[in-house]
Amino acid sequence: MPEAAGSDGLSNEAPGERRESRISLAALRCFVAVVEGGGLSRAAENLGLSQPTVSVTLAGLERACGTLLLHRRPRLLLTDAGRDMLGRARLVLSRMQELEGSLNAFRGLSRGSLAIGFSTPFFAMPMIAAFLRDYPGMALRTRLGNTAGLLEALAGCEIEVAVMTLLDPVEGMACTKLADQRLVACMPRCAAPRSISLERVAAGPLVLREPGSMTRLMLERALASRNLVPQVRLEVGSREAAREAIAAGIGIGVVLDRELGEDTRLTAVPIEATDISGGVYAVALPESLELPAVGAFIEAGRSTDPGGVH
Amino acid sequence: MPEAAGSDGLSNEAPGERRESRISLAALRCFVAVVEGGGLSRAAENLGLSQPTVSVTLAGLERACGTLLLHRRPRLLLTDAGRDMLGRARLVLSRMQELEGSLNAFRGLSRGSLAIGFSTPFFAMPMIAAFLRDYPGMALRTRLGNTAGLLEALAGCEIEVAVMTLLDPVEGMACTKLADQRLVACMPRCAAPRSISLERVAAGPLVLREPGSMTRLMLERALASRNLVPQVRLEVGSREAAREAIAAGIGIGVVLDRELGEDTRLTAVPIEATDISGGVYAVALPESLELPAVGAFIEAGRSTDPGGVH
DNA sequence: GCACCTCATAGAATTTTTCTATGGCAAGCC
DNA sequence: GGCTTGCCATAGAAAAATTCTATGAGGTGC
Repeated sequence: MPEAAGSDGLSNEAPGERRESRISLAALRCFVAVVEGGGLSRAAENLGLSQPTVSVTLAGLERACGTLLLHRRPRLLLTDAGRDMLGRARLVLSRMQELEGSLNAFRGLSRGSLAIGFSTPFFAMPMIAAFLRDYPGMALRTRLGNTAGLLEALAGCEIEVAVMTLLDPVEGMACTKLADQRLVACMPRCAAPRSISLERVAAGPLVLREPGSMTRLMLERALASRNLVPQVRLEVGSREAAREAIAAGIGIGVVLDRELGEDTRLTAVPIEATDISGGVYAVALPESLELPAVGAFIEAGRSTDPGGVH
Repeated sequence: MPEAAGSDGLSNEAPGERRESRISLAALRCFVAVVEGGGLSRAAENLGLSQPTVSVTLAGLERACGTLLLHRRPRLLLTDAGRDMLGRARLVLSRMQELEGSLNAFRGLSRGSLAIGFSTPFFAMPMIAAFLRDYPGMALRTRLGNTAGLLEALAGCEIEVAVMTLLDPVEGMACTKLADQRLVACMPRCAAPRSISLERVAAGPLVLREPGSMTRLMLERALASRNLVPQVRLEVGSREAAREAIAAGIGIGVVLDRELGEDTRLTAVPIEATDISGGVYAVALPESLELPAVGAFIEAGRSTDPGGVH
């Protein structure tokens, strides 16, 4: 509101005292430059400023300090307070420089750490390798989990970015699609056809992951859109168990490509005429994209596609 | 994002790169306050600012840093860079606080030093004593000299303030009159009348200081205005020599009151009908008045009048 | 005396800071 | 469930600071 005429009775400003004005870093830089340059004009040139700017800034500093800092008269000459100030100003500025240097290290990813989660080790690991190769100074912490767990960890800032399979981008999260990912049947190599129909897959017998998994969710959606009911023979709790079950001939597996890994006993069989596909996404809180490490990691994923179906 | 197709080829700014903006102390204070207060609103209150100000300042800091510093989402949570930043920001601010503290010490005259010159020890010494009593933390350097030498020392910043006799304020110097000062005759106490005419003084025989002294200058002016010629018997080079000569009965001395000192053998005799008088002045470079110590010293002189004619 | 160098001042344009008012979002409470 | 409450972000405007160019003042050196 505009200044009222009367004093409010609360302000405790002494009339003779100037309004306290804070000392700025620019003023300190100015002061040091003047002393080191041996003149205001010299300092202005070194600072990339005009001479009047230096003059005004220095005058403001002396006003803020409440004392003269250097005599201009015969030669530039530090006052008592100015001499003390010079050392202290240099200390402040050097600390500031350290701060900015450290910041540049973070920005340039020559230091720092990053907490990553993933549900897709076969996709995430080459990404991590590429990132670590490019930024040897970074320390990574990783965490394996399913989609729901990773999203929760992201929301709680336990991890800063996650690589996971999604059908669609998640509302409220920054999702960067790194690769397409489709459902494929997984069968023993010896008994694998070149392709397989969705009906045949549904007929099973199927070896499937637990109901919460993204893979199973995708399969169920695909089957439901054609009113098919999956014939599940074995439900397993991990990728490894599923792999062994399929290799043992217990049934047909349904996995996302890029999740299969390298197993000489198994092969991926495309499922005919299915458009149910998701993607591998890098997911992060939108604000976390401002973290250079997160941006760099996602970029590493975009340029490190480990390939599609084997 | 609306990816522009063409780049203009002239601007050398990378599109993703923001304009570099310097980190301000206010932003650091803001950041630290937010972390310590555990929230932006709390920090705003502690800093005496509005909450949006803190929000904007913090956002600006993160922009300048090129990285997120703290997550707001579930709870306030420092990022990696933020944690590093916090420590360094505290270092900068603590150095800054030391600087301001030292400055306050100078301003409050609890430390510092002052170089003083004087030509009038009998006036200056009580002043110095009063100043040192009021400000025990100050270190003084003193220097005795005549008016011309002191003015030169002032111009060369060898001393910051001088106490001297002047007929009139000196052009280009800040002159504060501390006391009036008149010419008096100085005679042996036993032979002293209550007053003496200027003609009688001129008739001498006189014991005078060297031609360069302010005392002699004043006397010569006073005599010249009445076409009198001084009868000089003895010319001496110091106050002490003059005093002894007068006490020995060699002649009449002419001194400025307040320069006589305490000498039981001598007494000051007012000269009738002379208006030639000068003053004891505190003299300093105008800019030096900005030095708190100089101001305080002059103030000490204004309130420490050691008294007039004995 | 006269050019020259250095610093100070003035006025204007730009940028920064800071405010009030308001919206969005999540948590806690009938 | 709907409600209030607390916390942070955004918008627009006002105030302050920064910085510039142009110019003046005060010395120094030839």
